[in-house]
Amino acid sequence: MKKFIEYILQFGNLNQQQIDLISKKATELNLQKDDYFLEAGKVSKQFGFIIDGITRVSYYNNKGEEITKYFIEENNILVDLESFENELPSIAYVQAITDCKMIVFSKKDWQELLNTIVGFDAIVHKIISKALLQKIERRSSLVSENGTTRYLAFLETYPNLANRIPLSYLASYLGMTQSSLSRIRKHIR
Amino acid sequence: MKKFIEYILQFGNLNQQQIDLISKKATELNLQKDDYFLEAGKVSKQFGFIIDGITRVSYYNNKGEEITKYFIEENNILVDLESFENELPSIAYVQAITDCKMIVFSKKDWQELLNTIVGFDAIVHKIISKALLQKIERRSSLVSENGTTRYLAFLETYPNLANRIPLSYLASYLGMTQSSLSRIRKHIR
DNA sequence: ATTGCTTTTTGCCAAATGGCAAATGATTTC
DNA sequence: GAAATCATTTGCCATTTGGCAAAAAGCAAT
Repeated sequence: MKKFIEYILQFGNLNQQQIDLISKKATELNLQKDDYFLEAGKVSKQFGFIIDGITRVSYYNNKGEEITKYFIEENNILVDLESFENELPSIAYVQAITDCKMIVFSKKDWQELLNTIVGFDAIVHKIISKALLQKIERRSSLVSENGTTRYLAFLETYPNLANRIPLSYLASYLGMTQSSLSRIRKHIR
Repeated sequence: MKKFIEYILQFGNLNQQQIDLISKKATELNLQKDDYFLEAGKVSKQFGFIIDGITRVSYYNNKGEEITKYFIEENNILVDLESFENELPSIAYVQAITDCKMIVFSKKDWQELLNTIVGFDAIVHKIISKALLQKIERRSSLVSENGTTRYLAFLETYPNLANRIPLSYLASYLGMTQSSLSRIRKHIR
């Protein structure tokens, strides 16, 4: 829990009473490897924060291939905004790719915190903006480069992930086949 | 101006007095083709909305190539969030690629509106989230496909842009060379 | 250790894309 | 309208990547 509070406090100040209030609403959630946090078609009911572990967000393209859209690792929020805020069915899967320890808030509790704590909405706005901007950056850097460059960029963005995630997920994230990624890896070392 | 008010009202309700307040703070800005709305290194001072025209956001990659990161067309907000909110120098260029008619707000006026109009922050939050999510989607669809598919996806996303923007911008946006794009176009029709 | 299962690597060849330069086409300027 | 400038297309060839299938490696259960 401390980790989450620390994370929040980067974006604005809260007094002890407010922190306690947030803590009281938080629930710990443990996911095992391969468990789903959210499945396409369902409405996202929880605002999450990853204490420990890695998840991935994926969808199926029109050829039926499963594409990993991004990886979200510890110390990041995990929420399908579109679905959570507007109560729409999600179009993505969110899956743990290692065992994960998380903190989650129900929509009701989250709303209550937003209504109760003065300035919390501003903090949340900053958190969300930053998370979204980060996604754009990470995703963007994958477009205009060849496979090798994309893989190297991945290594920089996620320095300690390369060996913790299966090749197939990584390949689809980088927009190439498993074989290509395997060859690129071989060539690099 | 009406266009902008209509746009805002999609995201929440405002009374006439509030609308007038917003209108009063708005300034019209006209950019000519190739003018810059924002340049890398400078701090974004304006929150903008495009009434008419197309802009592009670009940056230089580590090979010195200019990459178009996205196109932003009429009926969309135009702001470098990172720079505008935190008063940091921008890392991107924002350039008109056709003549543009815009509405802009100074940071000071925008802040004032946020502080004065109850619920405006919630509306702005929605507007920004939606814009960022849209960017992610558009950018994402460019990663995991071959050139032809990416170009076709572009045509769907921006149905009336293909003939209004130079090949070079589009090619860098799609992550391919001009020659490749030219060949793909030829092959499609 | 053996078996069965999954993941990763490799080989082979075809298709797509990049790099470069020349040719063509379009637009502007005088 | 001729010249100059810029944008787009094309040709040629090298490189990268994809598709497919087999081999190898890793892992878990017995």
